[in-house]
Amino acid sequence: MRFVSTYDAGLDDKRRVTLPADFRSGLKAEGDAQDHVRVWPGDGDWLEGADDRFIAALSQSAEDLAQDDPEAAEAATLAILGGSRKLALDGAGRIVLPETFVSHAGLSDRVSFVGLGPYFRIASPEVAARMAQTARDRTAATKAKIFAMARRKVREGGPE
Amino acid sequence: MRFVSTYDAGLDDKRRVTLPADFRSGLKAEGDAQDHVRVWPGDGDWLEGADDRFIAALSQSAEDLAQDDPEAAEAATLAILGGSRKLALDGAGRIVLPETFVSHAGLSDRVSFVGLGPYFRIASPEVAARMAQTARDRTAATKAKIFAMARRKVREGGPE
DNA sequence: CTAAATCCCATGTTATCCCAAAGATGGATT
DNA sequence: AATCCATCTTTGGGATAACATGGGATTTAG
Repeated sequence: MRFVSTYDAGLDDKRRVTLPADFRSGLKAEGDAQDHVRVWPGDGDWLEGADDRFIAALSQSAEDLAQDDPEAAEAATLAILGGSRKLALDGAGRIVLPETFVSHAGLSDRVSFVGLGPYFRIASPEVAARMAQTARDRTAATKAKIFAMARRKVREGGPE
Repeated sequence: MRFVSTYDAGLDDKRRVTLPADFRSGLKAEGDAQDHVRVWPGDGDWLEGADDRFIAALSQSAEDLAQDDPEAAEAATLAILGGSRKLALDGAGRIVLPETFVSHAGLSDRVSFVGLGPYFRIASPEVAARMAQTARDRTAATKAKIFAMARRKVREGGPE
């Protein structure tokens, strides 16, 4: 699992942010190019990011979907691939966020990185906290069920 | 079963706690990576922890449950992965708790590990005692039933 | 020529690793 | 049954490395 947990980092007046070390080693772990990440604007006031591999998987999934719904697939492809940018990591593991991204996500001097497995989100700490709360609320009802299922899975010799 | 019973341990000013030896061998027993654990904040003033396998089972269960609802699946992933952290064990079997975790659980110089089978809880001794009491109160009736079932299972040659 | 982006190095802080000693545990011996 | 011994566990501290962050210097584009 590549990107896990939430980390905070500073955003300086050059719009530089350090990618959490844990995320950087997540890139390296896949044998992929580790000198850059792909970042694109999310559906709300946040950004999303991933490595090349996930982008490739995304565009492939879009093609799969295109057989059923060509127009929607094209729009999605445009939004993801067209809107994404390749951001290089400097020697200290930082990326520079384009100004349009900063304003899209409403970022100021601090940002949160939220790991979601194969990709991650970048948001202001406030938005990140709000997302986490919303997610918790939404999952609360099914949480006991999820735990019960996981127990069973593990007992039966689950994943891996 | 991996994590059973309750253990106390000290939390030093570097925020290090020794994982109970019993829990460590629980990790090892599953052939899983035993050099780290996953820890996340609980719904109350405690933390929860498990190995990679259980986390994977959790996020997989969440996705299974929300197959027809991608947004719910994403929310569940965020709730599970977004808050959890991979904590490495040092040579002496200790982990370092992030400051946010310590304050979430209201920990000071001593903590209790409470085994719950495939995962466990970390809380202050006071909170742990309170949890135990609450659990006893709530399950007094159910407990007798569980004991009866367990007696039957053992008689018929149950687990181990 | 100006402004912005990129690269490079310096620093304080934090985390990680390593070693050593104190304590607990279980078994064997007397 | 009591004592001793060996081993494992926990705890503490210090050295080392890694990380996040800031500020300049150089290059590139408009």
